[in-house]
Amino acid sequence: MAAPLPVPPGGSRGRRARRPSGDDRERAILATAEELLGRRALADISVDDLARGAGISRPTFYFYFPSKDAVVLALLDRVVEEARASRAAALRRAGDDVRAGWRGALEAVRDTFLAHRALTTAAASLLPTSVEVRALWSQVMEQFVAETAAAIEGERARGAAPPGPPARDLAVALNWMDERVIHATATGTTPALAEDDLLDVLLTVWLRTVYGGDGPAAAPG
Amino acid sequence: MAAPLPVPPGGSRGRRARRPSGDDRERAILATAEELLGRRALADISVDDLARGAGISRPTFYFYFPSKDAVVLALLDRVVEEARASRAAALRRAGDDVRAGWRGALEAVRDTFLAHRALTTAAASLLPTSVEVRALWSQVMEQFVAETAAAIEGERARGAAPPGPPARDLAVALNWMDERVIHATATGTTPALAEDDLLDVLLTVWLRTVYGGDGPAAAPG
DNA sequence: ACGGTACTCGACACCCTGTCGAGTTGGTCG
DNA sequence: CGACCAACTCGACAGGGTGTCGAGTACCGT
Repeated sequence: MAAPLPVPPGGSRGRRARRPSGDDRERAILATAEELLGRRALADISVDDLARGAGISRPTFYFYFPSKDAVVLALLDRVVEEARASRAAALRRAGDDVRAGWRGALEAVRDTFLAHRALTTAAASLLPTSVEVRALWSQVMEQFVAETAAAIEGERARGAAPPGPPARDLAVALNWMDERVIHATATGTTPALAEDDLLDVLLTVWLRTVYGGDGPAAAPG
Repeated sequence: MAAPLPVPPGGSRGRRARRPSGDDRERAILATAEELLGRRALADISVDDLARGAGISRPTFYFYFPSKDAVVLALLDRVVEEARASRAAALRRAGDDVRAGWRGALEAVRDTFLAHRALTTAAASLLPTSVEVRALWSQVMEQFVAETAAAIEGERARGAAPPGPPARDLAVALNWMDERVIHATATGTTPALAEDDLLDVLLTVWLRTVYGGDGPAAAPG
């Protein structure tokens, strides 16, 4: 018996209980969604499409998910978890080397989201409308920001980084930059960076922001 | 069979011709949209709401705009123009002082978009679905990026800024950062910066990125 | 064999969009 | 003045999507 779902506070999204055959259906819906998202935009996919693809009727779909959005949210949950794990592994690997840690973390996140462009795009399209997606995303960004801020403070404490605006503020700016640039690149929004330049460019901004001073004063007018 | 549409390249979108009374209606629709966006999300506003608000029937609405999105696009057009103008003025005011120019430009853009939060949010919610909104936004960002890149190259040429990644790549990253952080702040998305800190923090990242070196080498691994 | 729970779906009520065609109005011209 | 035409208006319709309800069916443990 798969336990009654160890859903953390914030409540279960999805269906009520677990049953053998039902699990397959749920997976089929998820798989169909992933597959269709590879072809068209979320807005062009109806609940009926999802249901048909999973071999069930539309009303039955609602037994498994409360809405189309909930399916994307479930998918996003998985990808976010993957990103988190892969990023954490990179940080662990880098040990005390903060710069290497940032490089590895950025690489991990970039790879995860580029590998799931379709989902990334769909999730982005839900941000304006879905509180749940927004909450999940906020939570992820919040974690990244907190970790970044802590690292910056560490570098400042050991004298490696100069003082400046609150570490958290810099962390907020840098992490949103990463998010947006990766997103633009993943979806082909112009202007964007070439995929191969992402890491180098973003990392340069991070390092200069954290370690660089403000340079020489402006030239007299 | 779409009508010939005498639309000059990139020109006015909206209805076909000009007539006295019709202009009032068009304005009424725009005004209603702006007003309603102050209360609820775009997705919760129907064409009927817009029509009623403007004192016309739903079919009549379609005489003036091809869709709800087109109304937002028209509104966005105005705000973007305002941002452009105000930004250009700031740059002009700063003359040769590149740093002052960036500060003024950022301030102008920030003020414009914070002053139109509702519209900003609505436009953002259309980005995933509307090609037109995407195109308009891309065009704006492209202009900002091009100008930024040119300025960076100028600073490098006169020896004020150190070399590094292509100026354009840095410009892309920095401008998307501004966009995203301003947006997060305007919509209350967490994590975000306090409105009063926006300018200082973003400008610090810009200056350090453009003028700062990469700091001392990493601690030996 | 029986009762319950998981699951299924046809049918329905709604809401929204976009269009069509039959008007109405107001300015212009013979 | 009247007749015309373009601008404008809207009732009615068709179509497509969502979410729900209630009447089933399948399978479990007892």
